[in-house]
Amino acid sequence: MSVIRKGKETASEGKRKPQRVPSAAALNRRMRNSEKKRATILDAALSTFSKYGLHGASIDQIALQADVSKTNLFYYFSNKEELYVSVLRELLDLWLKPLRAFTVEQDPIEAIRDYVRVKLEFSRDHPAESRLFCMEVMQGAPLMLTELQQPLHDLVENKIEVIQTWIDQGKLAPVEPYHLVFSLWATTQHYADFRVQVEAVAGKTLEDPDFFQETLTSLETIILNGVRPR
Amino acid sequence: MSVIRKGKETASEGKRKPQRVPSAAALNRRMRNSEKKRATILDAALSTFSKYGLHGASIDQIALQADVSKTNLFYYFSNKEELYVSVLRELLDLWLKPLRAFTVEQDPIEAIRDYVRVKLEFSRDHPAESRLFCMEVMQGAPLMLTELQQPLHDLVENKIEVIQTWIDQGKLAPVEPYHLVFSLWATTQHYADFRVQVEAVAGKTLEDPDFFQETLTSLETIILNGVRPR
DNA sequence: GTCTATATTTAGATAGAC
DNA sequence: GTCTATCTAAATATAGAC
Repeated sequence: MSVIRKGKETASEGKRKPQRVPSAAALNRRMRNSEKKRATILDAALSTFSKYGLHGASIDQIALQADVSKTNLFYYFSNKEELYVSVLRELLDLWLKPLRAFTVEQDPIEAIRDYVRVKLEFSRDHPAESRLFCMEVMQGAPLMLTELQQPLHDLVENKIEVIQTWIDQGKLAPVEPYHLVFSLWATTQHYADFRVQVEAVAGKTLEDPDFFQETLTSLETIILNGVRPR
Repeated sequence: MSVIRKGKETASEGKRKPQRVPSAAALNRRMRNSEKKRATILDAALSTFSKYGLHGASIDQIALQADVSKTNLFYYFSNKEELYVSVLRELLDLWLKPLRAFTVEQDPIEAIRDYVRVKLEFSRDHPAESRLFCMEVMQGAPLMLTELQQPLHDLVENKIEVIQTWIDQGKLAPVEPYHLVFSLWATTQHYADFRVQVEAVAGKTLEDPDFFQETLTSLETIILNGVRPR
């Protein structure tokens, strides 16, 4: 493990031994440029990996899209897998963020409303992230499992308690909290992950503001009220 | 297009010119053996593609798992893509089947209950199919779009009408039918496609009968009644 | 239908100059 | 940090004997 982690930061560590001492400003500038390039590559990688998968995407493609040479790309990321894992790592934080918002103090109905909206916005604004995450998890998360399992489990454990408290307080109907969380994840991600299917069936995507609103309202209705007539 | 389709059946067509006329029984036997082998290969392909994706899976792996030589595999399927598409084609039918059951005559509450159960059973019994389907759709269904779009659109169009009729009859709360269909798909598939995540969070999978029942009950509750307390 | 041997292509990765 | 040239391995696919 330490070997892998060592390799991962080689590029940035290489900058620590300049032949002569540059000004702080120059260092910052260089840093900024370097970071910018890394970010550009990561961006291209995300987009390409999400379209073709880890094996379907080639370094050539990614380098082309990031407008760097393949050799240059390997200067920043020492191999394909490191690049891929770097992309995933950034993803995980972003993906988990909305769930962190759940706290006992909130009104559960409002909390769920907010969550659905934020997740739908994520599906609309970050479809590549959503799909890559889905692909990785679906294949057993071989390169993310260790990083996924612990934080995910802890976070969800905590939110499950929050939901259970709401139920005990009579503010939410009695359902197994796990499955509420799964349903929220599943329904909101569906519009990003199955975008082509949604488009084939409904003829619209979340980028259409009317469709976005309609989706939001529908999901709220289904999850909060159900489809059984009252 | 015709070129592609022509190539696709080359293998089976090759069997039509035996040097001397064999008995009908012998033909049947040969057919059965041949079909059996095809099926074995398709099975191995499904399992491998669903784990590693189209590009991540190698013909070597598939041949090994099907217990045939690589060259022999190419006798039955002229190239990798043909094999992949053959797997997908079988999938699509299976995947769409449960939705066909929806008819106006049914009680909608029962119809939805049945659908959720059948789809959950599918997620439990055919996780590889579920995941491969998901992967293909997620990547834009490049090799299935033409075959997917039309039948899917037609089928859903029809079922949307059924749902709308139920709503008009007051048997179902007013929701946009599309989104009900999407929610049913999303929630039930989630347990197959995100199996590792479900396991990381809940510590169980659908193979556990208690968990299966709990999932079924929870999804029914959420979709039929919602989580807002009454 | 099945096998051995091999051709071909692609893509990940490195060496070494600048 | 970036480039040109090159190495290497893997994987798809085919030729041709049996």
